[in-house]
Amino acid sequence: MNEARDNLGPLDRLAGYHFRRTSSAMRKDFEKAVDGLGISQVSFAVLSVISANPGIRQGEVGRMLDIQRANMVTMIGDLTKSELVTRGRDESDRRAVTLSLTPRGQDQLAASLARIQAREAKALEGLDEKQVAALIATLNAIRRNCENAD
Amino acid sequence: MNEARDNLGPLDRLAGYHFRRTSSAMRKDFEKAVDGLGISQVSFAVLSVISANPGIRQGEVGRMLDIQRANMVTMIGDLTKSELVTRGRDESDRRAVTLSLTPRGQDQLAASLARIQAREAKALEGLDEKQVAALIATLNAIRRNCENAD
DNA sequence: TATTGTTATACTCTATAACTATA
DNA sequence: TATAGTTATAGAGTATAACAATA
Repeated sequence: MNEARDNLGPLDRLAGYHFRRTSSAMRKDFEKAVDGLGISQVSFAVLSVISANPGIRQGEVGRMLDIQRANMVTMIGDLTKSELVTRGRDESDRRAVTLSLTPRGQDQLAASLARIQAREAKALEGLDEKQVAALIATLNAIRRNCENAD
Repeated sequence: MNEARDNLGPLDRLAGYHFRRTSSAMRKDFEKAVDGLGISQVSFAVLSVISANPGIRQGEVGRMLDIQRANMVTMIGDLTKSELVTRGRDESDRRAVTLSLTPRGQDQLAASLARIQAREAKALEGLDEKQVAALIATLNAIRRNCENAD
């Protein structure tokens, strides 16, 4: 009944390949989850970080999420136009832009979070809470290894 | 000594976020590994699949790797120009294009594979062979869950 | 001088629709 | 009518360089 598995060659033993495929599948899942809300994985991440750190500097958000300064500008511009985020000036360093969520931004974050969590529950079916935590810890360890390599 | 960890908000408990970051870090690692060889994660994957299945149809490669037909054309066109891949016609179905590696394609695959494996070993430091196999199995299970969701 | 944000731009990856030739 | 490949094109996402304001 089981079809013979595709022969991918050496690729099949490379973790990087499987990460790329799984990450892509989860991104498509994400897009289905938030369909119609006009939000992407990255803009959701930005909303989440601002929500947890009201008044955070724009550049700091970029550093936390590995988003280039130049790309932060467009992103925040869009989120401001959509009235999800408000910009301010840091009075102690007038170069810096500070960011906060609007009430609408908070609603948007909560609504999309609920949908995303529901989808993730299905994607992670078969793993208990402890295994998910362990998986995330492994992912973070691998990422650190990559980022610290020459 | 440890700095307080960044507060990402609810994002930090979403596996999809960590997959995106880890996958991106491994892609950057991949690019460093094959720097100068003119190969990408996807073109490497294509070479690997063709290597394991000489004479495979172009569309079949796309199905195995989730690459759109339209994008396969450009990809195979480039690999053919670089003399890594040769195209043939399937005589039993003259619509179909069959693919094989040139000797140079085989060399390219072997050379990049060695570099990629060396990098992966560092990225996966701390995990033994069994744990890596278990990780890959988990990634495949998650991907199947995503792909089978409505 | 160095840093924050900005503008402009380019490049890669991926997605879609319309076309052709074969089945 | 359906399938394999093709062409053209558009949209994300990301990367780089040059610049203005402020430190």
